[in-house]
Amino acid sequence: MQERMEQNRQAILQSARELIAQGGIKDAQIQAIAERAGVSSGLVYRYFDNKSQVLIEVLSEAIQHEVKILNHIAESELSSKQKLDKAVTTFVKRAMNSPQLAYSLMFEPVDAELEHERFRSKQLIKQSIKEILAAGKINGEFGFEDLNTAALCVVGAMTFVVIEPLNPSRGVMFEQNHKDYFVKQIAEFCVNAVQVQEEK
Amino acid sequence: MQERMEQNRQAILQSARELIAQGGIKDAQIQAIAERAGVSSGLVYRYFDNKSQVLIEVLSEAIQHEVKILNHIAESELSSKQKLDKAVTTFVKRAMNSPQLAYSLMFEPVDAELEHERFRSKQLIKQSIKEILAAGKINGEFGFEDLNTAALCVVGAMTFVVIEPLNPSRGVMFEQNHKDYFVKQIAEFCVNAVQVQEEK
DNA sequence: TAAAAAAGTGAACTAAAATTCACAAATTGA
DNA sequence: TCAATTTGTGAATTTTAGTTCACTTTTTTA
Repeated sequence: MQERMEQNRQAILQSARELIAQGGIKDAQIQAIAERAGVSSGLVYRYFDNKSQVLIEVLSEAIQHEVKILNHIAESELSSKQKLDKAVTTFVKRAMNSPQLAYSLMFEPVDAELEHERFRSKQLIKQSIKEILAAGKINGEFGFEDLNTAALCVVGAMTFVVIEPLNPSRGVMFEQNHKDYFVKQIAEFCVNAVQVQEEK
Repeated sequence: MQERMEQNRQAILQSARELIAQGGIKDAQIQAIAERAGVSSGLVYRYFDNKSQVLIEVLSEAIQHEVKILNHIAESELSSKQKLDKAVTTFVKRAMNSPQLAYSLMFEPVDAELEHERFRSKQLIKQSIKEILAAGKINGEFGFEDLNTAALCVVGAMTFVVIEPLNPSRGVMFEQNHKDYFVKQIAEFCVNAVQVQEEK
């Protein structure tokens, strides 16, 4: 039955995604994925050539989703400043809901093939930020010099802040209040960084 | 002979460091480390309890070194702006000389014990930046709101920019000229981000 | 409804890498 | 110099996880 097969396929992908969100790619083993999806390990290989293919699909989809959200903001009717603020805020807030997944998406090492795929996806995130910055530069809201570097720094700041507190003592940080404040600070940092600086 | 043993120990550590700089922690296997150091794999275990201990020593030392350099800048007689500029510039330039090592130091996943150690070291980097920022806030040069977040963003930007171009097509980017320009942009980004913003 | 095809299983196979250990070589100290 | 201790070796063992495959179950179809 077509339908059951599609369900299996999705169950495997979702299971993999959940495991990655919990413990990173290192914890997403075929056995574990299969078990959690309620199928045998062998079956995974009926649906995917190998483990990399499973991961590629999970990671690409997850990043694509974030990219869509960012693009939507980039194409909205806000001022460039507001766009950048919203993009950073949205990205960081979402990422903070599963920081481990964010880490895996952005940083966890993977084999060459997957790395290649992921790189493309990551470029899309940068691309989205770049568009916001480029528009802002043209209309005079932003005053940075090099578009590419500025975008890199923004993406760096907004991803690093999420994964850094991942370390030993999880969850120490955040009740919702702090979280909102924190996110606001990050967005402000990024906006300031690229804003036109008035001479004193 | 004490001396020979110390040499062996150092050879093992250096070998590990070099392998990490070339291909990351994933390529620093006990066999490879031992071979490159000119000793047998078994000997590594006479000097270290296990692989983690080797890596802990390599990574901690490497980060400590960077921290010293940053602290030196933080304690110099420059203005806060100049300090931050110099700190970012220095860190990024140095990191760009072995981006793979920088990645391993900052991001490559490791076991819990090593992660714990590394986290402490990373905190020291942030701490160093924090001191620069805190001083600048007090003397009115800087105008960010939350010290911790600002430091996190700076560290995020300056580490991310180094590791990002690590991906598929290495070395595409940088002849020395571009490199200098690039580094300058990053430092400017960070300084702008925390500088007092004049109202328009 | 019975043969053919496809989906599903999980134990066995493989591979890679950390770690151990029985042994050899070198060093020490009496 | 000879026994005891320490340093050094590397093949064998262990561990962990990906992958295969002979077999079972289910579905399709003629």
